[in-house]
Amino acid sequence: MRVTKAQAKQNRAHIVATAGRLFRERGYDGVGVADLMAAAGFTHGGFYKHFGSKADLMAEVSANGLSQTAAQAEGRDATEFVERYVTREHRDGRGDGCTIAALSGDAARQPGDIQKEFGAGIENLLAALQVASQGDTLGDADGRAARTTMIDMLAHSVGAIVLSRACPDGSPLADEILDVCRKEILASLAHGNSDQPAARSPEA
Amino acid sequence: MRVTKAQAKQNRAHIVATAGRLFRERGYDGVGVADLMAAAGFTHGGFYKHFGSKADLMAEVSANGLSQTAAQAEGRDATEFVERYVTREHRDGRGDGCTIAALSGDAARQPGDIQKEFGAGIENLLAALQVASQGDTLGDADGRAARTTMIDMLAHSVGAIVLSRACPDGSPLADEILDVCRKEILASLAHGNSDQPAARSPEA
DNA sequence: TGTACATCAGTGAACGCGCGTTCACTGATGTAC
DNA sequence: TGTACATCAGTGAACGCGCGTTCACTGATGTAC
Repeated sequence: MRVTKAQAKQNRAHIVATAGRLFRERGYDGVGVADLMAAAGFTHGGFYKHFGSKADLMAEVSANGLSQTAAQAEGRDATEFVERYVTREHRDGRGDGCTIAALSGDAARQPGDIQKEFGAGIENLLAALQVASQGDTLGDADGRAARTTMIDMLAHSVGAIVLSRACPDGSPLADEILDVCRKEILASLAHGNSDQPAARSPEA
Repeated sequence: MRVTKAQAKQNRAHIVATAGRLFRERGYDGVGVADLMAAAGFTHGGFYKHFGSKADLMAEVSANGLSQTAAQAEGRDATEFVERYVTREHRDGRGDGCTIAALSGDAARQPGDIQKEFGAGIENLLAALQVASQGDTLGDADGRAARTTMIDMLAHSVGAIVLSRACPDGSPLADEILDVCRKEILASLAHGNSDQPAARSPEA
């Protein structure tokens, strides 16, 4: 039952994509090797022809999911990002949503290689957002103000999704969190990146 | 080896406290019944003399941890809360830290009873923060503006901790996220709860 | 206040089960001539 | 372009292991008289 090299490569990519969706939905520990291979349409034994271990796959899937989020942010400024990110659709669509929002809690307990992927993925996302939003910060030569704005906006948006998801499905509080935060984040972007526009020196 | 009723009650509370710390550190799935009983100083068999199942314990521990966070917030206004919450000490002390920041990601994938505990726990925390901060919002009869401020501040703070924890231990980015967010959250609290002070009608 | 018995918190072996991983095997693909 | 053989993606049974849970047992506590 050998398969074309091109087909094998495609199958591998399909396994990675399927694992990404399942990990985001159920967490790293919530998906077994047999589960995800079956979801991808294979039997479990073939897994180790593609990956050294489940841990290896977890790192690769994390990197893949994070780069997807960064790619989707390209060309969107911060306001557009928030308008798509802090929504019921994103909250309720874990599998197709942001890897940071879905797996940051898990990543914090994983080995260092996964945390490195998250650190790099967050930096890439910040860079993409900064490029798309640079028109707003022309007065800032080194882009430090823009970076500060993006870090704050991202943490704020991730917090809104994470907090909303922890509430019961369909509860008023879950929706209220999203509505309040989206409005406040957008307001703070429109208002400027800080209420202390002259503050240039980073603390520490 | 029977034990005093008072001793048994105390042992039960000790198991709940130990499980809380371990769950916050390693996640619900990262701690086994045998693990946590051993950590509490018992053998695993006795677990079912106290709890119906691991799922039951998870719900009880969640409620317990959430009410601790709310209790710790009592008497502190939002600014004091943020100054203690968005810190390296909190980020690096998962076991003794906030259950929302440590387990929201896990809670989102757990059965409804745990999400109900989170919803109720978040409401209690918001109420405690609103009471302590009510001096700031005397102009608002029904406290809606204060509630909005607290929801936004909490999501923002949780997001900062969660995002920082996902980065490699000791990485500059992890600290930068915390420093940027703490400064911005405090600034937004000092500035007012929204840059649209006349906006009274909630969207939807 | 004593005595006899029932209760039950805690022990530690054992249970079935699902996990990550390994392995012998298959058979179409890729390669050497 | 054909032919013979090596390669290896995919299969499915099997592995050891740790999980949540159960159980017979212990012996001090709690209770009935």
